[in-house]
Amino acid sequence: MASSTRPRAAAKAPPPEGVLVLEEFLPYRLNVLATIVSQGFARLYSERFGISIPEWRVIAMLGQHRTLTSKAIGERTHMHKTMVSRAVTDLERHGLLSRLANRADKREAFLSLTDAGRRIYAEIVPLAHDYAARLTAELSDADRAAFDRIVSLLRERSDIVFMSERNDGVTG
Amino acid sequence: MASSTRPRAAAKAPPPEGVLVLEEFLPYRLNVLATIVSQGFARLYSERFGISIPEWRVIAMLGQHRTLTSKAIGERTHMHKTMVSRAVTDLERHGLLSRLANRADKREAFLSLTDAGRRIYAEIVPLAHDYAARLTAELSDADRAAFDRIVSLLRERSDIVFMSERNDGVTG
DNA sequence: TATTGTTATACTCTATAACTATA
DNA sequence: TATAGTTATAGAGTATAACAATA
Repeated sequence: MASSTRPRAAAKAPPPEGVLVLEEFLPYRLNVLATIVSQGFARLYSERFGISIPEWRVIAMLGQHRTLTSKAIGERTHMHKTMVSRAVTDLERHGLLSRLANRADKREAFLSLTDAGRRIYAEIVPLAHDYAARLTAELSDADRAAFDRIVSLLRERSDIVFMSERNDGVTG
Repeated sequence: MASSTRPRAAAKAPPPEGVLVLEEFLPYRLNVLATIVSQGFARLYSERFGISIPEWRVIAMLGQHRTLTSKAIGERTHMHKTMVSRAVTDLERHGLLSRLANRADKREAFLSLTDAGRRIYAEIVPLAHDYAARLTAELSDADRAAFDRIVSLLRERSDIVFMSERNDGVTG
């Protein structure tokens, strides 16, 4: 088929067989980018408001939805229930969150932000929008839309790939 | 310019002022995606070969470049020197890596994979290529190229945004 | 029996600080 | 004085298991 001298777009040469160029490997690239981006954002609120990433996620959920149970927060944020429990305890201790026992099912409680919690939320939200805007300032509208779409696709796809691995040993 | 009734692509309504939709927030989305993707890949090699993510990164670097110092590995992989040191020690203990002292500067050593290390590398590389291929199987070539380009852009941009924060308190 | 949530515990990755041995 | 690398230690974030209270 292709001769060994077929023209290439003068770009980079393909790596030799059996070699992986780590800097081009998707999981690695995503990991580095996500770490820098999310640590950069965490720095904006962690020192100023004394809250951790899990606490921020709980605040963000309750700012967005007003009232949720711990279980619902865990499901929506991919946080383990132990992390949610600890974050909720800490936020309550600092007066940013209040619990209201569900009288219809006393195992769970409805969580919501206190006034103090809402004030912090109201301060962080513009920081968040501004941070995302600065990060994507050099992207065209088309690029931004494409990136959102592709991240969503990869996110769905990663679940499928993840689960197909899980079943590798089971289907035999 | 635009009237308040300009047509919208029947997509989602914009969120109310002062609210952040966490599921649409870039740092959060990147974090969730990267965690799932890189854990999914780690699962492919960690149990089978008994190596951690930092160890894999060292192996990947030495598979790609044959010989590097610990410092060079740290710079290329964004790993802290303490992590590199520990990963190198473990890999050496398991016979996957060897050190050759630099006689011109005895503080450092040239690291390279042993035959056993190269065998593991040679087994993981196809797993890596296959994993990335499965993950991006549903993307068009154009999407794949766009995603690579945008990730690179965001990566550069994140350094700039990160550093501009660093200087916030200094320029006053 | 199953589910919500808590606590104890441990593991991974990361980071700081103090150190050594070189340069 | 500065640099390459090691070790001790601590801090996030995550996960497992055992448990209490409730359904």
